[in-house]
Amino acid sequence: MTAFFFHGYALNAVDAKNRLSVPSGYRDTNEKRSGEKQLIVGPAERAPCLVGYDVLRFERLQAQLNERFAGNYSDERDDFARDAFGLNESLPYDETGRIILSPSLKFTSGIDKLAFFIAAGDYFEIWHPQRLIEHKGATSPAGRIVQQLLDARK
Amino acid sequence: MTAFFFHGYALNAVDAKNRLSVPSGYRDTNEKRSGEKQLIVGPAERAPCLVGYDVLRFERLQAQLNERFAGNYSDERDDFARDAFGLNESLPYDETGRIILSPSLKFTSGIDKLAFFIAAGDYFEIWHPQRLIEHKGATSPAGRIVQQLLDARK
DNA sequence: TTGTTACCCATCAAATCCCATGGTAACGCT
DNA sequence: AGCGTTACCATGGGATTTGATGGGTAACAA
Repeated sequence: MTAFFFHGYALNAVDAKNRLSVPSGYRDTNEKRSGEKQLIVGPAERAPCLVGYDVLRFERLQAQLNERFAGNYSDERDDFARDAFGLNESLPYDETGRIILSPSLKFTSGIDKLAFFIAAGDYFEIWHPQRLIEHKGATSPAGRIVQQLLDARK
Repeated sequence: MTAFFFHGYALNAVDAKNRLSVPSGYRDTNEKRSGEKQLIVGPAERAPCLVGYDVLRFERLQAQLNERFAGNYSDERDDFARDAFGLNESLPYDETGRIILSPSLKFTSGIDKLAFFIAAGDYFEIWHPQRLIEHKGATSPAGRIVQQLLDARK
């Protein structure tokens, strides 16, 4: 089968009910990849943002677990499994394509009123716009885009 | 077929009758995995918390026993079987999704008023919140989440 | 009897659904 | 190219449903 990749970016608003529209293109990609109207979202490991995947992520994680630890249980394996499955949330989106950000996701990402989506093929990141600029630099490719989108919102 | 995994986390209260709501998502996963409205819960081997599984756990344990000891009885096999089947309790949950924690489970886990659920794919852990922070560290991924949820409860 | 377990019902807040609006990009006709 | 129409998407608000939790009481067992 053909592989489908997340691509593009978007700056969307988080409303008073913590709802956030997932970019339409991402939803298409997601549904082609997994057939599900839900995403897996959790804290990123190496950056202060969130990461989103299709639901097949859990199966890939399970495969990683088997490959890395085989049937041998240990504290290390426990920690890996806990972080992998425990910290990632399964977020279904409604007909209008919105997910609800839990307090934890908002807290760990710093996201409050605006969320910047940027794709990366197999997954995509969700950033607090200002934080991306601080983290990646205002002159980085992503930083420029964010700044530009922020300016466009007056 | 698709595999179903436990995922996500929750901080729930234990009431005066020792009742504890199993997170809705875990119940869904459990029922998809086993078709039963009950869980297997017992002390964790490597951490001071509880572990929960779907009821198929007993069958998997039996398979492990057969594979590992192949019908040869020994002290080692007895110990394994005793721990596996003896220490785990089968806990049915009611229509509102609550299990009742036995005194043993409360004692070995230290859980009293609050219980923190965190998933790990094939199983999930249930912790005394403060104990998780002490055991895993306040800055560990899970530790942060717990602290945050505790703070959110005023 | 005394404490536990199993139902039942009540409540509050959070999550979900449904409908509505405004903006904009795509399209097609002249 | 210019213009208007259409379609889709992000977003807001209200109403409904679901989930977590507390409390009462009858059935049961030690």
